[in-house]
Amino acid sequence: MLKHGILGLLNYGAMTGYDIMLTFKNSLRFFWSAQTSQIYRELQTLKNKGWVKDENISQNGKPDKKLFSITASGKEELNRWLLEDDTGFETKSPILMKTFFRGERSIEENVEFFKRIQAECQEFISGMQASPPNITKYQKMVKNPENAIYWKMTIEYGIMYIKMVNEWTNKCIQELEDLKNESTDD
Amino acid sequence: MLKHGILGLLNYGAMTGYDIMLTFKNSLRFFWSAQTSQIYRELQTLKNKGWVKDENISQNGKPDKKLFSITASGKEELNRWLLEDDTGFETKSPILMKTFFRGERSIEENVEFFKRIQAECQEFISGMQASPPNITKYQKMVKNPENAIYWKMTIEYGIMYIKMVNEWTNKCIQELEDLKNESTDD
DNA sequence: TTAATCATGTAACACGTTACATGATTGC
DNA sequence: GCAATCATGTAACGTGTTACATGATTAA
Repeated sequence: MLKHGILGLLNYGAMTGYDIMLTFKNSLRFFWSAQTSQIYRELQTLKNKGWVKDENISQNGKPDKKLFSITASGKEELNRWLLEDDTGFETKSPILMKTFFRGERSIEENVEFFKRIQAECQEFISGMQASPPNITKYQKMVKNPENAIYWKMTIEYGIMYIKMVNEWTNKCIQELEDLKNESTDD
Repeated sequence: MLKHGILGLLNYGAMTGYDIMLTFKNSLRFFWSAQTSQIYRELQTLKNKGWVKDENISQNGKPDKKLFSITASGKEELNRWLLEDDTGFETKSPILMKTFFRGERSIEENVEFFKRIQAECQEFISGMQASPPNITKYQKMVKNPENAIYWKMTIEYGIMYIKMVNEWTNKCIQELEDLKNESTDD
């Protein structure tokens, strides 16, 4: 997936590894993360496959930078990926792994667990309001302004997802509190 | 995460690698997947760490099997993991990666993309109805029947998540169709 | 002068996937 | 006789994380 994420970004315009890292950090952060170590490695792999090419740019005083751009065969690969059957629906959910085995801990501790998730939902929303993925900035950068509709869709998903998780944790906490009351009633 | 998933299962009772694979396939499938190759490797790692031990069981005629069980230090590790701050909230979403870059393809193709996701939502629901994660079976196996409440929570999450994704794809398709109508109006 | 930002990476390890390999028993 | 299930793995590769390493410029 990261390979195609990088191809997709380079398809908007040439970038350095550092630019790519910043884009992941600023705009894709809520659905994908990537360290520079991985990005630089993948850029080498993409170059070996002939999907991207690089150009050394010397800067006054500053060290050189490498500008990467997508090639014709890179565009082909990007489109192959977009057209393949796999929608990417199956995901792994660490949050559910941790929930599944909570029978080992006390009800009180588990209420705390769900409250911590709620706090993270809140953080996510605050982070989104403080620096929303900067769509208008990208819109200017890219020739085709229709791209923005798909960017907005990912944000809409993010919001709906957070609301859902928040609602789910409320239910979970309610169930645990009902259970606690039942046992004290005996 | 897989390490702790395996520890969590062995905490319910001794199992072979094959049993663990079946449990992932039958009951944890909608939030985690694991191949036998990975399971057998992790079991060796867990054994080297002293978190599990194994016992060879000879069977009449059949080849031996290895029964794995959790050790005292394995239980400690399981509890350390359950109590650590990380809730596992951050996930990677391949579905959003594929959505983000769809500006490269036509509106018609992208409507198809979202309809394929809806079909997968439907498959998920059918699969859930055909063979729901068998809670009552586990409940008998385990001493503490309170575990079931957490298993049910993961299923509840699964259902809420699918509903959300389905709703989201409806919105996406609606937006794309509005866009199509606007452009034909010109 | 100190922290942040720009800019590029290597090394080692951890985790996940795909393909291959073997062989017995059980049910149709 | 054939497919499914039980049962165990290896090898190679792909992807992701953590820690380390370097060094210039810019703003407080």
